[in-house]
Amino acid sequence: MKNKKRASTIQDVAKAAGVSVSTVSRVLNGKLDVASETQEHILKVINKLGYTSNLAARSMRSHKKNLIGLVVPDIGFPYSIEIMKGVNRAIAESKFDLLLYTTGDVQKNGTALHEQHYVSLLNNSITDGVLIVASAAAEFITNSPIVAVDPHVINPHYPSVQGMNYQGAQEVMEYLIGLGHRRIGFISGRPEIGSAVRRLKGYRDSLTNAGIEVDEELIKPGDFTQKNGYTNACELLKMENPPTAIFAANDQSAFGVIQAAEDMGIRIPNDLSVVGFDNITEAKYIGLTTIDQFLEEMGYVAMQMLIKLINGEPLEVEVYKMQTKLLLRTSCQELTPVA
Amino acid sequence: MKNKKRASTIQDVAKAAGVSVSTVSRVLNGKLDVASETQEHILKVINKLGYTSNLAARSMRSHKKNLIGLVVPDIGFPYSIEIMKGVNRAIAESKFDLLLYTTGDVQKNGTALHEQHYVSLLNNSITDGVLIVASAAAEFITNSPIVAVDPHVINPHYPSVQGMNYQGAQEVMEYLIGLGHRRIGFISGRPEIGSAVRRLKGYRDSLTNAGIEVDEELIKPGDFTQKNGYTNACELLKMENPPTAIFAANDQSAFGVIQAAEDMGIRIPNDLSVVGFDNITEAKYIGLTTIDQFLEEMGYVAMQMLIKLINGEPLEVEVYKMQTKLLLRTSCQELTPVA
DNA sequence: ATAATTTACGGTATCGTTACCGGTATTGAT
DNA sequence: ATCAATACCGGTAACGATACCGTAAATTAT
Repeated sequence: MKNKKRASTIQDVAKAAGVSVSTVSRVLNGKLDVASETQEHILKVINKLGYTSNLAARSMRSHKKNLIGLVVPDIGFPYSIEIMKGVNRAIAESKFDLLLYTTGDVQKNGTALHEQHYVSLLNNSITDGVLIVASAAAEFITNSPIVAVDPHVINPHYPSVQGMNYQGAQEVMEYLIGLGHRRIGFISGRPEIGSAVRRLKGYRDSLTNAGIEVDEELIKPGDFTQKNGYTNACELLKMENPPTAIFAANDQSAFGVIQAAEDMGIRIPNDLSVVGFDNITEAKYIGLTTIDQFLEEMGYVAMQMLIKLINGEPLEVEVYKMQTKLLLRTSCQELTPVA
Repeated sequence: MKNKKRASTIQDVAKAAGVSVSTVSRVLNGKLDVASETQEHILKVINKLGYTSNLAARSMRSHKKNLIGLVVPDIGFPYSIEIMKGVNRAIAESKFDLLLYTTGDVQKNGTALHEQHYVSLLNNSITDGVLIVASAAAEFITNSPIVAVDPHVINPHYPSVQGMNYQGAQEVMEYLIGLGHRRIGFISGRPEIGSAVRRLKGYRDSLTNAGIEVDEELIKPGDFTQKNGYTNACELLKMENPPTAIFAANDQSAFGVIQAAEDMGIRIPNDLSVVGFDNITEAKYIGLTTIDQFLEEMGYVAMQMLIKLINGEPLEVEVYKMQTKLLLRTSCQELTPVA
């Protein structure tokens, strides 16, 4: 079973068919100056040998590869999954195939440098273009087409699709303040992520605009995970003067908050209002009020932009801003004044 | 902006650093016979030029690439997502990176031939090994390591991780029959998919074993989608003598069933018991009784097997059978005898 | 001091494929 | 019958990187 029978090459095919490699290559690439009998014969041989062309060799020589690279920090994250669904849809409608690249561990490797490395890797080699998700990215983009979803910098020098994080956060805050909440906790995302920073700013500015002083005690550093949401919520809820509402920077953190409240016997929404951000699939079932930023659609639009870029077509907009929408569910309630 | 400045190559680096390409290559690959000053100098130049090595060229010449390919039919499917999570975890613990390949449209392209093509493509070129999910696969596997998750054939000639579909279905049926149900509808998966066939067989055999005649009217051809589950459920529930329980071949179909029942004013579990298969994330929130086949774990184990294979280590088992577990939730109820 | 080894690097063949150039047959026009 | 045009196909040079071999200089052993 350990026979190292190496895969057959175009040379093998040529030899077996009794023609030159050039001719086989022509058949492979659908060139028309090949006699139809020859073509049929070669195809038969290809099939018999189970030959498939070597992607590496082809990419090196030729320049169209019908392959698009997608770089995401972690495919396990609901955030990534939603975007991937949209990407997938756009790919299905196109002639391109998708090559997804991930480092597998966002905590360890997810640095700008690391991701930039992958982008170059794909770009310089086997793909026609790259879609990069939620990343500080690519200073050294040379020639190849690239589009970013939620880039960390707000004005990258390549096209991007961006969620309206600042406005979305403001929408949430206006809603909560409208319900009468004054002490509103905030669980942030990792500070090196652009969208997290913008959501935090939306939180702060909204408070200020409403004439409410920002209490730094109510702002917790987070990392977008449920576990972190849990521990931060515990701290917030154990305060002497605890918040009456918590705005988590993403849905997963919000799930942690809900879990914490449950464990501490705090009722939602009666004793505590909770809002998330992202509207991942699970949010619907939990009844979490959250901001829908249409992640699936973002992936879809971004991929369409990238394909245009690859085809040399002009882009309508360089920065596509995706609308957000506040989805009211059952995790919030008007603040009942203490009797 | 349209300057076609081509990416820098190892040649450019060599020239800029005033050394030969060999030396640069040595630095790139961490060979030790390079003077440390030379090395530092070259690294500096590499950094300045923003050079990254061309994956295609490297793969062609060298043979270790620290890259594993994953071929899934559709990344949008919850089934795929669960497996990918496990794959991701194993990858994170390893030195390998992941390259995911998908055709984007399982309906159109998901044929054995198509998938086989991709496997060869990856295998012959840029990856050290391939993990292939839910596929009729690869007749022409030549040399490279390959592991399959849920292969359509039950005895492939390469290692695999398989869910216990037959036993799982039997487990469900014994449970439903134990609850007193005699007319049990079945919504199948696509017949070309091995696991779907085995689940159907489990359904049939369980009925026979229990001395219940199989009513072909109660068996609906499905395709694993929620929409299909919906329409099939409507048909079943409109029958003159409708089933008192429906066993859907996967959770998504089951969701369709639940939706249909809701729309028809049929209460679950009072009037109808529903069971799914897979235990995807959403099932928990819906309260769907289902078979957990530990998809995440399957992906994890499969990837570990593949890595062993790549490293030339022996495998403990060629076919790893993953246990299933019936998760009782709130979508089933004992059949109350008609008064 | 000389030989033997090690260190550090350069030159070149090679991986599998396609682009390009060119060369035979075959066909058609006059 | 002669020549031009076409159809079909082969040979070879790249693509960018690494493996391998070889060699000058530096180091060590004898």
